Amino acid sequence: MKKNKILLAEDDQNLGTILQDFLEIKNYDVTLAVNGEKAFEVFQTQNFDMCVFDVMMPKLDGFNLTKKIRETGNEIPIIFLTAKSMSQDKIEGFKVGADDYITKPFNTEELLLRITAIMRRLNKSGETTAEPDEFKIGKYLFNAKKRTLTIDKNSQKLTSKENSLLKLLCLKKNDILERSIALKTIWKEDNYFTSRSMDVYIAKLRNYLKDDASIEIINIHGSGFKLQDE
Amino acid sequence: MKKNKILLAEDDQNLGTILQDFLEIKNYDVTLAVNGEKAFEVFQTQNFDMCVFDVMMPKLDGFNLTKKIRETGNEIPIIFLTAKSMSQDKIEGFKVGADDYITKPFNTEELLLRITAIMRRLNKSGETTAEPDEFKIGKYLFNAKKRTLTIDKNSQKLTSKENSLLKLLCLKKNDILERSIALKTIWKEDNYFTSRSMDVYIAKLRNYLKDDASIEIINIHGSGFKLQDE
DNA sequence: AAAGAGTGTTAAAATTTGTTAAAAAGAAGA
DNA sequence: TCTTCTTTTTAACAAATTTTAACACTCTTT
Repeated sequence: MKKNKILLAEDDQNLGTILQDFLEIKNYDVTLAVNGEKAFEVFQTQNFDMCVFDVMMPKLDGFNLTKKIRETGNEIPIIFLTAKSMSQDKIEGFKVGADDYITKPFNTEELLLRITAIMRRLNKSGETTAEPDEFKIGKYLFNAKKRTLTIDKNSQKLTSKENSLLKLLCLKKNDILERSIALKTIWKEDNYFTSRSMDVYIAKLRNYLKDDASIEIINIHGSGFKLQDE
Repeated sequence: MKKNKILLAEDDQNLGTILQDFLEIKNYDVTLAVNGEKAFEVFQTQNFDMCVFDVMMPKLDGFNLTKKIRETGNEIPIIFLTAKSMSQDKIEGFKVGADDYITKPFNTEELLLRITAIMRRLNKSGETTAEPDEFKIGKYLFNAKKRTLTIDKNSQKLTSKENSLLKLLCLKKNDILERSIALKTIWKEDNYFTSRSMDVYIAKLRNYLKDDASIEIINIHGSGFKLQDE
């Protein structure tokens, strides 16, 4: 597992190195810059996963540093370190370009919490609606990400439509998957032909799943299908 | 123990992910949607235990999102996140469709308290919502989940309408099942044609159940039917 | 007892689904 | 570009499910 890279901009040397040490112990790869200008230079020459910027810095403050970065079209997550004395509306302004901010003095666990939250979000490949992608269906194991359906030692590759449909059925396991919803979700259109196409895929899936008699895709006439597994 | 699933709709990414993380730490399975429309899409394709909706959102606000969900007949518990500036009568309006609401800025423990309250209620009355799906009818065994009706060694597969109707009769065994209730539950509409269709299904069920003379579906003229088994 | 509404029953009609195969569309290489 | 392979759609027919129609019967009310 590759370490996640953080760019830390902090002019206070003491605080800066303490933070760097702490985050490195927590298994991040941290680059420390002593002011905004240096930070921007480093930023341009390396790829970081996220940034932590002190707002108050000589030469180039965190706000304007962020502005420069955003002007390049970069959407990298940024956390600000703000002073407690700072007025609320100024903080509001910062929030526009930043993903989060934290008020000094803060405790390191608090900062770590925010960082891990962002990192987790990043590693979810940017999806906001994180759906599960591994399902147990009777004796089968269905991995919607890898698009594989496995029973015992036999692994079957699924096509994308097969995969999408089975995934929806799994998300609604033991409950009805409305035909119209499946069509609108997968085929983007609900008409006679997409409907018949879906029936063809239901047949395919039933065929794939026939080796475990305890599970079944049953039809609810006029409504949709239900993946039954009990 | 399976995690309870929460659908969280919040357009403010910062607040959204922090809430998500917080609730996940508290052992909930949280799906975050960044606006009302996305939330509705996700809602249709998965089963959630409850929802937390921000009232103010682009595309589809929490109020109209709730309206859409309620229109599908779904009674899922919903908590609103409202802004403090909101007028009291507007909040009153929201309360109609929602189970609870909480005013920003709120502290996370407060939200958690409301969520656990609802979850506790759900898991208690879970016995109410979790309907039995196996019934003894005289010498018959009826499995509403598998849609089978068995006597001795003979197993009969039921269609979805036959199954639904027999299940309702069983839930009301020895008591009257109102015609209008059955129609609204199964056919979603109470009119002359659905009513006659129901009579046809009553005839089918009587035919299926004829091998045990001790049980009977009797008609209560003008009211409905009763599955008698004594 | 007569009339009207409600129900019992059967069968035909209409709709929906199951299944297989061929056609069309897309993707990957040569 | 042409060929080959995979995926998806369309077609065709079979089967299952549900609705509608038709007619007989029952219950309630007058």
